[in-house]
Amino acid sequence: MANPSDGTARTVTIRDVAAAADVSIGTASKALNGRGRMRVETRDRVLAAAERLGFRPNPLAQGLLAGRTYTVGLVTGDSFGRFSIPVMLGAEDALGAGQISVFMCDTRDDPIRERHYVERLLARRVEGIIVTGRRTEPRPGIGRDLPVPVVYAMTQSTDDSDVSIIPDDEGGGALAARHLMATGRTRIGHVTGPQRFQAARRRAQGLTSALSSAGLSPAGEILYGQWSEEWGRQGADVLLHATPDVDAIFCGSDQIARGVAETLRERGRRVPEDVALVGFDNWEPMALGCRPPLTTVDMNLGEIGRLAARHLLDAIAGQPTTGGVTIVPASLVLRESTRRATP
Amino acid sequence: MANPSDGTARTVTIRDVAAAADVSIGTASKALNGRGRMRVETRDRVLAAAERLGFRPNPLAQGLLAGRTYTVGLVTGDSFGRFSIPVMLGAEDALGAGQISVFMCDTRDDPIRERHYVERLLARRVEGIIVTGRRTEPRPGIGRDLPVPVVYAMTQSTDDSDVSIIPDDEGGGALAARHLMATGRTRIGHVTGPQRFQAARRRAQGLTSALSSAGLSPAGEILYGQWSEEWGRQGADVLLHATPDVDAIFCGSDQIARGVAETLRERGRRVPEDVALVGFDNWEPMALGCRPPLTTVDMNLGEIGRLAARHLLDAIAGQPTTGGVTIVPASLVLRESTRRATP
DNA sequence: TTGAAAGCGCTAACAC
DNA sequence: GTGTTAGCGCTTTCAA
Repeated sequence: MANPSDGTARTVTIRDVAAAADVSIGTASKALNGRGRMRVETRDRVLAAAERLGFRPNPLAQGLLAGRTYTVGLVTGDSFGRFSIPVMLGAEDALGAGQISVFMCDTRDDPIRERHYVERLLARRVEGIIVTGRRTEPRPGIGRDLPVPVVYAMTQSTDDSDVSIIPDDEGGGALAARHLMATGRTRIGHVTGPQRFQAARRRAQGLTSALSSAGLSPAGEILYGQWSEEWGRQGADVLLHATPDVDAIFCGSDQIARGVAETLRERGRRVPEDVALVGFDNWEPMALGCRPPLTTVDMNLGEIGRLAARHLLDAIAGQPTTGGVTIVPASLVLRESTRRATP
Repeated sequence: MANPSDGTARTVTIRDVAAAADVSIGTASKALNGRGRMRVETRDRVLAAAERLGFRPNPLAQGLLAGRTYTVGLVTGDSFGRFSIPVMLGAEDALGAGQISVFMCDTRDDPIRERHYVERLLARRVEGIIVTGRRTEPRPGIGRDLPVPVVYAMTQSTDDSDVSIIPDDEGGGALAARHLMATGRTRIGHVTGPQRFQAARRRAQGLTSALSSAGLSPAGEILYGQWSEEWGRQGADVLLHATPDVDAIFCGSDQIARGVAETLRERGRRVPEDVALVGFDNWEPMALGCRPPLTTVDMNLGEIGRLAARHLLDAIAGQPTTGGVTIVPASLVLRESTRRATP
């Protein structure tokens, strides 16, 4: 279709179309863009020629003239990992619909590379930049007074006037707590990641607040540790020793929850009959591989990406997107690990 | 830096630089590109002006003239999943070094979307396209007689004349087998994914060939099933019943291996003392979370991506990249699950 | 209704 | 050494 007959791959220009339709270049342009007035016959002749030759307008030339590139940059420090991918998909969704293409760059969490990529993107005249990360921890922005709008997704700039879209860690924790209480649990423990992570602290905070609204408090200490299965196994042991009558455990991640589930099984506690279990992330391979499959908090990462993209599009369109942090609500995915306890 | 004083974000053109340095546009261009001969003083004056104004050449204009865009497209059907990501990183690595930027597109495994994205990439005048996938299964190509070179990475076109870079599933299977034999195992079972997957069949084939070279054959039937932990648990049960004296199990994926490991533990078989275990994928969260941590085959996906990118760059540069399939060797990552059995 | 010409930002000949 | 010119592919006046 691109080059019907011969093997040479020369690109078809509007000049070729005009020649084939026996009109001037200007007329061909108008015909192709439906602009201006002209005889239907002429327009059809041009369109037919374009079709026949497989003409595609060169967006570089169009952009050069329009002063636009219809591209944005997507910078990630997460090596396109588990968190940034859904965000990217959401963003691509929203952007692709608007005919905007996305340049991807992976910084490997290296500020030098990041700087380098941002330069490159600006040189390419992207119309905006989305920055995603592995953590919601505030991080230095990618630069002040950049000539294009920037949105931080699933990460947050230390500069409050920047636009950041982050998940609702606290709300997610509360969601888990309320669900566990609704299934009749009252002695709810918490095993989570390192305390230095904002995400861990906020999830714990959400749990604690929701419990305290019901006149409860967490069972035992909140156990901060690592984001690993190994820690889940250890943490569960610690919890079972300190608070043997625990009847539910909320975990800071699905990986931790898997570790916890293993220890529970080995200690003879049935899930969910004896102890209910809630994870965080809804990382399906983990949550579904768990025994039993894991009820878990979903951060709606795709929505974060879509929202980030929409903010960016608005900013590009000149809308006065007000800076600041937007929090996307989390939701709960119900599975076997919290089936209601038989009364 | 971009726009020093005022708030307006007007882009600085070479015209501005020339004016500021009080030279003609042509001279400014030469100075900036180190082309032609000129007084050092003039060159410095231009460079200083460019620096001061924060001039960045507009690559659209440059490309328009050069007839190049310095971009390639990356089309994935894997939703940027576990397999395509490392491939993409590898590709980005090789391309980024050459100042080529990457447009990413996710087709969600939908041919319509794929067609659409390919059109869009071609319209954008990418200089080449890399197609990645979730499976190595041959798939219809993205189009014949495209005006730019195409390379399939981690997937394969049904058209043998296309360039495809795939992992060495068979070699990986053989690697696992030889390693198990080297640690003294002789009754080696195999639990893997659905037989309709080429990857599953090839891994099994690799195992079988390597064993037979040593005068051995697999312990029991080769158990084809699903790519899930659940199946790993079941498969291990089946295997233990049919072949109780099995002393090693090679699994078609790390997820399956985790399931197998669980069943083994529950049946009182120690890993690796009684039964050694090898997985496939080196998917770290899975392999490291396993008890014990899993020895597993790594497909070197990053290398697949790098190689794909290099093929593409060669093709773009006009090198007669010969079509056909390139197989990237796998390697073995040693962990606890195959520590040598004490003699 | 159509065509001619200017210009988007840049580079490469070729004059001066 | 430096400036002038033409032109990459396209859109958009403005004249015919």
